[in-house]
Amino acid sequence: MISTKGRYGLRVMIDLAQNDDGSYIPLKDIAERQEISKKYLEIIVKQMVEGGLIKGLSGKGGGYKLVKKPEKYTVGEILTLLEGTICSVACLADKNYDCPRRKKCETLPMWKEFDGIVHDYLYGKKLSDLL
Amino acid sequence: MISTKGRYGLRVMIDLAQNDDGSYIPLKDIAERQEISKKYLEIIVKQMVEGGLIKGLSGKGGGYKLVKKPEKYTVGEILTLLEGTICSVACLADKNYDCPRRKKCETLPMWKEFDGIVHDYLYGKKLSDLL
DNA sequence: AATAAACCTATTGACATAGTAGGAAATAGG
DNA sequence: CCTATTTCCTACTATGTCAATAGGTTTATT
Repeated sequence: MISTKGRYGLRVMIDLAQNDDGSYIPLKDIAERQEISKKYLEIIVKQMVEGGLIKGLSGKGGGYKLVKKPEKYTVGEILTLLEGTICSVACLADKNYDCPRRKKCETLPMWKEFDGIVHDYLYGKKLSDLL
Repeated sequence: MISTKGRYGLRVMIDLAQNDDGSYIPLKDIAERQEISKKYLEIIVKQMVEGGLIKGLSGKGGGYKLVKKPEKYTVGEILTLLEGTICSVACLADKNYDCPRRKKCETLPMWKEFDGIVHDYLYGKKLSDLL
Protein backbone atom coordinates (compact mmCIF):
# COMPACT_ATOMS: atom_id res chain seq x y z
CA MET A 1 0.00 0.00 0.00
CA ILE A 2 1.32 3.42 -1.03
CA SER A 3 1.48 5.64 2.08
CA THR A 4 0.68 9.33 2.40
CA LYS A 5 4.34 10.15 1.92
CA GLY A 6 4.32 8.86 -1.62
CA ARG A 7 0.88 10.18 -2.44
CA TYR A 8 1.47 13.63 -0.99
CA GLY A 9 4.90 13.83 -2.60
CA LEU A 10 3.43 13.06 -5.98
CA ARG A 11 0.84 15.79 -5.50
CA VAL A 12 3.61 18.25 -4.59
CA MET A 13 5.34 17.37 -7.85
CA ILE A 14 2.15 17.96 -9.81
CA ASP A 15 1.55 21.24 -7.98
CA LEU A 16 5.09 22.39 -8.78
CA ALA A 17 4.61 21.50 -12.42
CA GLN A 18 1.23 23.20 -12.70
CA ASN A 19 2.32 26.42 -11.00
CA ASP A 20 5.74 26.67 -12.56
CA ASP A 21 6.45 30.19 -13.82
CA GLY A 22 10.21 29.96 -13.48
CA SER A 23 10.35 31.27 -9.92
CA TYR A 24 10.44 29.29 -6.68
CA ILE A 25 7.13 28.24 -5.17
CA PRO A 26 6.79 28.51 -1.37
CA LEU A 27 5.68 25.40 0.47
CA LYS A 28 3.02 27.44 2.25
CA ASP A 29 1.18 27.91 -1.06
CA ILE A 30 1.46 24.25 -1.97
CA ALA A 31 0.20 23.17 1.45
CA GLU A 32 -2.81 25.45 1.15
CA ARG A 33 -3.69 24.41 -2.38
CA GLN A 34 -3.26 20.74 -1.59
CA GLU A 35 -4.85 20.96 1.86
CA ILE A 36 -1.98 19.13 3.53
CA SER A 37 -0.18 20.13 6.76
CA LYS A 38 2.80 22.30 5.81
CA LYS A 39 4.84 20.84 8.67
CA TYR A 40 4.32 17.33 7.40
CA LEU A 41 5.11 18.37 3.84
CA GLU A 42 8.45 19.74 5.04
CA ILE A 43 9.58 16.22 5.84
CA ILE A 44 8.47 14.90 2.48
CA VAL A 45 9.89 17.78 0.49
CA LYS A 46 13.20 17.49 2.29
CA GLN A 47 13.52 13.92 1.06
CA MET A 48 12.71 15.03 -2.45
CA VAL A 49 15.44 17.69 -2.35
CA GLU A 50 17.97 15.19 -1.01
CA GLY A 51 16.95 12.72 -3.68
CA GLY A 52 17.56 15.33 -6.37
CA LEU A 53 13.95 15.43 -7.53
CA ILE A 54 13.48 19.12 -6.79
CA LYS A 55 15.58 22.02 -5.54
CA GLY A 56 14.88 24.46 -2.74
CA LEU A 57 15.87 28.06 -2.08
CA SER A 58 15.86 29.54 1.41
CA GLY A 59 14.81 33.05 2.37
CA LYS A 60 12.30 35.52 1.10
CA GLY A 61 11.20 34.75 -2.41
CA GLY A 62 12.40 31.22 -1.88
CA GLY A 63 10.56 27.96 -2.27
CA TYR A 64 10.85 24.87 -4.43
CA LYS A 65 10.99 24.09 -8.12
CA LEU A 66 11.42 21.12 -10.40
CA VAL A 67 14.89 20.40 -11.76
CA LYS A 68 13.64 18.68 -14.91
CA LYS A 69 10.71 18.99 -17.25
CA PRO A 70 7.57 17.09 -16.14
CA GLU A 71 7.92 14.58 -18.98
CA LYS A 72 11.34 13.61 -17.66
CA TYR A 73 9.96 12.32 -14.32
CA THR A 74 8.29 8.96 -13.89
CA VAL A 75 5.78 8.23 -11.14
CA GLY A 76 7.90 5.22 -10.30
CA GLU A 77 11.02 7.19 -9.49
CA ILE A 78 9.06 9.62 -7.32
CA LEU A 79 7.35 6.87 -5.33
CA THR A 80 10.51 4.80 -4.99
CA LEU A 81 12.36 7.73 -3.47
CA LEU A 82 9.62 8.41 -0.92
CA GLU A 83 8.48 4.89 -0.11
CA GLY A 84 11.95 3.35 -0.05
CA THR A 85 10.65 0.62 -2.30
CA ILE A 86 7.46 0.08 -4.22
CA CYS A 87 7.96 -3.64 -4.12
CA SER A 88 4.81 -5.62 -3.52
CA VAL A 89 6.44 -8.48 -1.65
CA ALA A 90 9.01 -8.46 1.16
CA CYS A 91 11.15 -11.27 -0.29
CA LEU A 92 11.80 -9.16 -3.41
CA ALA A 93 12.12 -5.77 -1.71
CA ASP A 94 15.62 -6.36 -0.39
CA LYS A 95 17.89 -7.24 -3.31
CA ASN A 96 20.50 -8.68 -0.95
CA TYR A 97 18.10 -10.95 0.89
CA ASP A 98 18.71 -14.57 -0.05
CA CYS A 99 15.59 -16.54 0.84
CA PRO A 100 16.42 -20.14 1.83
CA ARG A 101 13.30 -21.33 0.01
CA ARG A 102 14.11 -19.42 -3.16
CA LYS A 103 14.59 -22.51 -5.31
CA LYS A 104 11.53 -24.45 -4.21
CA CYS A 105 9.16 -21.56 -3.59
CA GLU A 106 6.00 -21.99 -5.65
CA THR A 107 4.93 -18.40 -5.23
CA LEU A 108 8.16 -16.62 -6.14
CA PRO A 109 7.66 -16.69 -9.93
CA MET A 110 4.21 -15.18 -9.53
CA TRP A 111 5.48 -12.44 -7.24
CA LYS A 112 8.22 -11.64 -9.71
CA GLU A 113 5.76 -11.41 -12.56
CA PHE A 114 3.41 -9.28 -10.47
CA ASP A 115 6.23 -7.01 -9.43
CA GLY A 116 7.20 -6.60 -13.06
CA ILE A 117 3.69 -5.49 -14.01
CA VAL A 118 3.60 -2.97 -11.16
CA HIS A 119 6.99 -1.57 -12.10
CA ASP A 120 6.14 -1.35 -15.79
CA TYR A 121 3.03 0.65 -15.02
CA LEU A 122 4.58 3.08 -12.55
CA TYR A 123 7.79 3.68 -14.47
CA GLY A 124 5.82 4.03 -17.69
CA LYS A 125 3.67 6.77 -16.23
CA LYS A 126 5.19 10.25 -16.51
CA LEU A 127 4.56 13.26 -14.32
CA SER A 128 3.38 15.10 -17.43
CA ASP A 129 0.67 12.46 -17.88
CA LEU A 130 -0.95 13.68 -14.67
CA LEU A 131 -1.29 17.37 -15.53
CA MET B 1 3.09 -4.49 0.30
CA ILE B 2 1.68 -7.99 0.78
CA SER B 3 2.40 -9.11 4.35
CA THR B 4 3.40 -12.53 5.62
CA LYS B 5 -0.23 -13.27 6.39
CA GLY B 6 -1.17 -13.19 2.73
CA ARG B 7 1.99 -14.85 1.53
CA TYR B 8 1.92 -17.62 4.12
CA GLY B 9 -1.79 -18.16 3.59
CA LEU B 10 -1.26 -18.59 -0.11
CA ARG B 11 1.46 -21.13 0.55
CA VAL B 12 -0.87 -23.03 2.88
CA MET B 13 -3.42 -23.18 0.06
CA ILE B 14 -0.80 -24.50 -2.34
CA ASP B 15 0.35 -27.05 0.23
CA LEU B 16 -3.22 -28.23 0.77
CA ALA B 17 -3.71 -28.57 -2.97
CA GLN B 18 -0.46 -30.43 -3.52
CA ASN B 19 -0.95 -32.87 -0.67
CA ASP B 20 -4.65 -33.45 -1.13
CA ASP B 21 -5.51 -37.14 -0.96
CA GLY B 22 -9.07 -36.64 0.21
CA SER B 23 -8.25 -36.73 3.91
CA TYR B 24 -7.59 -33.84 6.26
CA ILE B 25 -4.04 -32.51 6.46
CA PRO B 26 -2.75 -31.57 9.94
CA LEU B 27 -1.33 -28.07 10.33
CA LYS B 28 1.78 -29.55 11.92
CA ASP B 29 2.72 -31.16 8.60
CA ILE B 30 2.08 -27.96 6.66
CA ALA B 31 4.13 -25.91 9.10
CA GLU B 32 7.05 -28.31 8.80
CA ARG B 33 6.95 -28.48 5.02
CA GLN B 34 6.61 -24.74 4.66
CA GLU B 35 9.05 -23.94 7.48
CA ILE B 36 6.61 -21.55 9.14
CA SER B 37 5.74 -21.39 12.85
CA LYS B 38 2.71 -23.58 13.46
CA LYS B 39 1.42 -21.20 16.11
CA TYR B 40 1.45 -18.32 13.69
CA LEU B 41 -0.18 -20.39 10.98
CA GLU B 42 -3.04 -21.16 13.37
CA ILE B 43 -4.07 -17.51 13.25
CA ILE B 44 -3.91 -17.40 9.48
CA VAL B 45 -5.67 -20.69 8.96
CA LYS B 46 -8.42 -19.69 11.36
CA GLN B 47 -9.18 -16.69 9.16
CA MET B 48 -9.24 -18.91 6.11
CA VAL B 49 -11.76 -21.25 7.75
CA GLU B 50 -13.95 -18.33 8.82
CA GLY B 51 -13.74 -16.91 5.33
CA GLY B 52 -14.92 -20.20 3.87
CA LEU B 53 -11.73 -20.83 1.92
CA ILE B 54 -10.95 -24.13 3.66
CA LYS B 55 -12.53 -26.36 6.28
CA GLY B 56 -11.07 -27.80 9.44
CA LEU B 57 -11.74 -30.97 11.42
CA SER B 58 -10.83 -31.26 15.10
CA GLY B 59 -9.51 -34.35 16.86
CA LYS B 60 -7.20 -37.15 15.90
CA GLY B 61 -7.02 -37.58 12.16
CA GLY B 62 -8.19 -34.04 11.77
CA GLY B 63 -6.65 -31.15 9.91
CA TYR B 64 -7.58 -28.92 7.02
CA LYS B 65 -8.67 -29.35 3.43
CA LEU B 66 -9.79 -27.25 0.50
CA VAL B 67 -13.52 -26.85 -0.09
CA LYS B 68 -13.16 -26.29 -3.84
CA LYS B 69 -10.92 -27.48 -6.63
CA PRO B 70 -7.68 -25.46 -7.00
CA GLU B 71 -8.83 -23.98 -10.32
CA LYS B 72 -11.85 -22.48 -8.56
CA TYR B 73 -9.72 -20.26 -6.29
CA THR B 74 -8.14 -17.01 -7.40
CA VAL B 75 -5.04 -15.57 -5.77
CA GLY B 76 -6.99 -12.34 -5.43
CA GLU B 77 -9.73 -13.80 -3.26
CA ILE B 78 -7.20 -15.51 -1.00
CA LEU B 79 -5.14 -12.34 -0.50
CA THR B 80 -8.18 -10.12 -0.04
CA LEU B 81 -9.45 -12.33 2.75
CA LEU B 82 -6.14 -12.29 4.61
CA GLU B 83 -4.97 -8.76 3.91
CA GLY B 84 -8.37 -7.14 4.37
CA THR B 85 -7.80 -5.35 1.11
CA ILE B 86 -5.22 -5.56 -1.63
CA CYS B 87 -5.84 -1.99 -2.57
CA SER B 88 -2.71 -0.05 -3.43
CA VAL B 89 -3.94 3.32 -2.20
CA ALA B 90 -5.71 4.28 1.03
CA CYS B 91 -8.26 6.55 -0.63
CA LEU B 92 -9.60 3.60 -2.64
CA ALA B 93 -9.31 0.95 0.06
CA ASP B 94 -12.39 2.05 1.97
CA LYS B 95 -15.37 2.06 -0.38
CA ASN B 96 -17.35 4.28 1.98
CA TYR B 97 -14.67 6.93 2.32
CA ASP B 98 -15.67 10.06 0.45
CA CYS B 99 -12.53 12.11 -0.14
CA PRO B 100 -13.23 15.85 -0.18
CA ARG B 101 -10.74 16.30 -3.01
CA ARG B 102 -12.23 13.50 -5.09
CA LYS B 103 -13.37 15.73 -7.94
CA LYS B 104 -10.25 17.80 -8.34
CA CYS B 105 -7.65 15.18 -7.43
CA GLU B 106 -5.16 14.81 -10.27
CA THR B 107 -3.85 11.50 -9.01
CA LEU B 108 -7.12 9.64 -8.44
CA PRO B 109 -7.61 8.50 -12.07
CA MET B 110 -4.11 7.05 -12.09
CA TRP B 111 -4.62 5.23 -8.81
CA LYS B 112 -7.87 3.80 -10.13
CA GLU B 113 -6.21 2.58 -13.28
CA PHE B 114 -3.32 1.13 -11.30
CA ASP B 115 -5.69 -0.57 -8.91
CA GLY B 116 -7.52 -2.08 -11.86
CA ILE B 117 -4.33 -3.57 -13.26
CA VAL B 118 -3.40 -5.06 -9.89
CA HIS B 119 -6.86 -6.56 -9.45
CA ASP B 120 -6.96 -7.96 -12.97
CA TYR B 121 -3.69 -9.73 -12.42
CA LEU B 122 -4.46 -11.18 -9.00
CA TYR B 123 -8.03 -12.23 -9.75
CA GLY B 124 -6.93 -13.66 -13.06
CA LYS B 125 -4.36 -15.90 -11.41
CA LYS B 126 -5.76 -19.21 -10.15
CA LEU B 127 -4.47 -21.39 -7.36
CA SER B 128 -4.05 -24.18 -9.91
CA ASP B 129 -1.64 -21.95 -11.86
CA LEU B 130 0.78 -22.16 -8.95
CA LEU B 131 1.03 -25.92 -8.61
C1' DA C 1 -8.72 -43.65 28.41
C1' DA C 2 -5.17 -41.87 25.65
C1' DT C 3 -3.82 -39.30 21.95
C1' DA C 4 -3.78 -35.92 18.47
C1' DA C 5 -5.61 -32.54 16.44
C1' DA C 6 -8.24 -27.97 15.90
C1' DC C 7 -9.91 -24.05 18.38
C1' DC C 8 -9.70 -19.92 21.49
C1' DT C 9 -8.05 -15.75 24.19
C1' DA C 10 -4.53 -12.96 25.45
C1' DT C 11 -0.05 -10.76 25.31
C1' DT C 12 4.21 -8.78 23.46
C1' DG C 13 8.25 -6.47 21.18
C1' DA C 14 9.51 -4.03 17.34
C1' DC C 15 8.67 -0.99 13.88
C1' DA C 16 6.19 2.18 10.73
C1' DT C 17 2.95 5.82 10.01
C1' DA C 18 1.45 10.35 10.27
C1' DG C 19 2.09 13.72 12.09
C1' DT C 20 3.61 18.01 15.76
C1' DA C 21 6.94 21.44 17.99
C1' DG C 22 10.32 24.77 18.13
C1' DG C 23 13.87 26.99 16.53
C1' DA C 24 18.28 28.14 13.39
C1' DA C 25 20.03 29.61 9.07
C1' DA C 26 19.53 31.80 4.64
C1' DT C 27 17.91 35.33 1.48
C1' DA C 28 15.50 39.43 -0.54
C1' DG C 29 13.64 44.04 -0.35
C1' DG C 30 13.49 48.51 1.82
C1' DC D 1 21.51 47.06 8.52
C1' DC D 2 16.84 45.43 9.60
C1' DT D 3 12.89 42.86 8.95
C1' DA D 4 10.09 39.62 6.92
C1' DT D 5 9.88 35.37 4.78
C1' DT D 6 11.26 31.14 3.71
C1' DT D 7 13.91 26.79 3.90
C1' DC D 8 16.34 23.76 6.85
C1' DC D 9 17.19 20.90 11.01
C1' DT D 10 16.55 18.06 15.26
C1' DA D 11 13.67 16.05 18.11
C1' DC D 12 9.41 14.11 19.92
C1' DT D 13 4.92 11.44 20.11
C1' DA D 14 0.59 9.00 19.67
C1' DT D 15 -1.41 5.31 17.36
C1' DG D 16 -1.57 1.26 14.97
C1' DT D 17 0.08 -2.87 12.53
C1' DC D 18 3.06 -6.85 12.05
C1' DA D 19 4.73 -11.08 13.35
C1' DA D 20 4.67 -13.71 16.28
C1' DT D 21 4.44 -16.40 21.22
C1' DA D 22 2.02 -18.61 25.25
C1' DG D 23 -1.02 -21.53 27.37
C1' DG D 24 -4.97 -23.63 27.67
C1' DT D 25 -9.87 -25.90 26.10
C1' DT D 26 -12.59 -28.59 23.14
C1' DT D 27 -13.32 -32.16 19.76
C1' DA D 28 -12.75 -36.49 17.59
C1' DT D 29 -10.39 -40.97 16.71
C1' DT D 30 -8.39 -45.41 18.07
